[in-house]
Amino acid sequence: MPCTRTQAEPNEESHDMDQVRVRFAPSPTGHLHIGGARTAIYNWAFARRHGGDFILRIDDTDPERSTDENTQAILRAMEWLGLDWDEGPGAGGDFGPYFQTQRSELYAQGLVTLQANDAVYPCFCTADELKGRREAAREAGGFAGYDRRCRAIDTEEAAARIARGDEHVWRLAVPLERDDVTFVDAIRGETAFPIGSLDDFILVRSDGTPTYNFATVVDDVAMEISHVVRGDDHLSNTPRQILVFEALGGEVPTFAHLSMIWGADGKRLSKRHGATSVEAYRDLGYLPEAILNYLTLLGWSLDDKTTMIDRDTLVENFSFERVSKNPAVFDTDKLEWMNGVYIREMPVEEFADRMSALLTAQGMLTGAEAEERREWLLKLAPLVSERIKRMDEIPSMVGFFFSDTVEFDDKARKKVLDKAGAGCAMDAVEAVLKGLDTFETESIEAALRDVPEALDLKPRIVFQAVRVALSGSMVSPPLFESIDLLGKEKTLQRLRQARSSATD
RNA sequence: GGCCCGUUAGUCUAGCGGUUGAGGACGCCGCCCUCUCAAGGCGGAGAUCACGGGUUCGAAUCCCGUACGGGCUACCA
Repeated sequence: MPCTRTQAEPNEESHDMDQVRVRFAPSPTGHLHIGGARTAIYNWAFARRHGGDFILRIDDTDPERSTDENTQAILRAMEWLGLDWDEGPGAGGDFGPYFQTQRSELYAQGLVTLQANDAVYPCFCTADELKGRREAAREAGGFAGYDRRCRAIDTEEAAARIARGDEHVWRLAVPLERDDVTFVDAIRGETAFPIGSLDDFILVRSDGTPTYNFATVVDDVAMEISHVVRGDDHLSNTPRQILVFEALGGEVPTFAHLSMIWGADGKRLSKRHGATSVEAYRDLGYLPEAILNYLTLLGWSLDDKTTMIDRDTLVENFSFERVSKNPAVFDTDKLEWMNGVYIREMPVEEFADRMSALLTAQGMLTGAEAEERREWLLKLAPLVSERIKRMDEIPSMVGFFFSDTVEFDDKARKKVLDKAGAGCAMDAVEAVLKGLDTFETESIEAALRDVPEALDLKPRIVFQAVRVALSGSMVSPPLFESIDLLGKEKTLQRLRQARSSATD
């Protein structure tokens, strides 16, 4: 006899995979958050994997904090990450509008449906009363949700009070006789909530606007969402929402709850942890490919080895089965390393373009110069790309090529220019370079290699002195290449200039 | 308080009952390369698989409990 399966397995097949429709529904009360971005990536990847639709819906029901500027920023960040949506702002679609503030009619209709189904009742309790009773209940131990007092008011009286203009909200009448609410989460497996632990929560506020748990379900039904993929801060909301789905007569989608992303201190990622928005990382010089790669693998794995993964491989392989259940700490060090890998892999032409754009934006180069010096920039590009982890490191690394004067940092002056032999080294190097006819990396190197021995100095002493003379710093791109790129005239001039403040 | 979720090295993870004296990656340490810094190569330290019971010939893997962390319990989302 085959063994009996006692517990349901996480199962993505409970809905027809040909009709996958998922949505990412950010609230435009801020920019696209790192955690939100990961949720968006998983939604997107799942839709693409199954040839489904990826819908972007803007949950702008909080009028106080929602702004159009935030909405635009979120759209920009999504595009920057390469997460294209099939329906939503700018994309259209048959299930719009895609802003919740434009869907109030749907919510009103939803309420009518629930009223017709006897699934809701008006509640006239005031916030103060509720607070008092809630606290008392909690102190007594046990259930501390709404005590369902207004559920006892008969329909006629309720209607009279409403007609009279009494302020009221609409609450869901939780079917007390129902079995426990269970569902198979695609990531966590079977999850059960005792029906008695669910209170008659508010669906419609006294001002007539829907609460999150109501609006979301109305929209998910109307938009025919097949899979709800979201953060696990919504796991406890799920049984409530399932009740609303049922009351509405809608089909309950499959749920997949992602764990949270934490800061290094094990607390929920927030402003205190530094940059938390996707655009902030963009401005810090991170590449979209790196962010996508890092976030993809922060909570999902392809196998036991893969750390570098591209968009296509993600789409070909994504599944909820391999999404991890536990929270993940956002590790900036690893992201930075990964960004460096992508920078190094970038074709030189592309890197040169991005570098030009950056330098132009910084005012170190004009657009015209960038074009004229294209060849020169192409030579510089690989020297820089190999040494940085973030694009924003570029200006400080190559600044000395573009300035007229060299600023020596204190450490370089003390540890190099003031060292015995530095002056002689510069004299000798100047003399050798002055006599060079072909001023190219190879010839420069060939000529300078002999200098240390001739002066009976260590190579390090000689070359560091030159480096500081040219760049002002103890760290720079490779010396011979830098001399080549700087050009003969500037090189000689800087050597002479540095010579005056050096020790013999 | 109640309900729910989670727990493999500092971090992200692999592992879905025996081939694991727990694999990979970041970070860390050392060596090599070397004009600096990187990059690269090689090597190393680091995990009593939260803890305690059980099931089993055998458990990181299944079950129960405890601890710790998190979420929900709002006329926020």
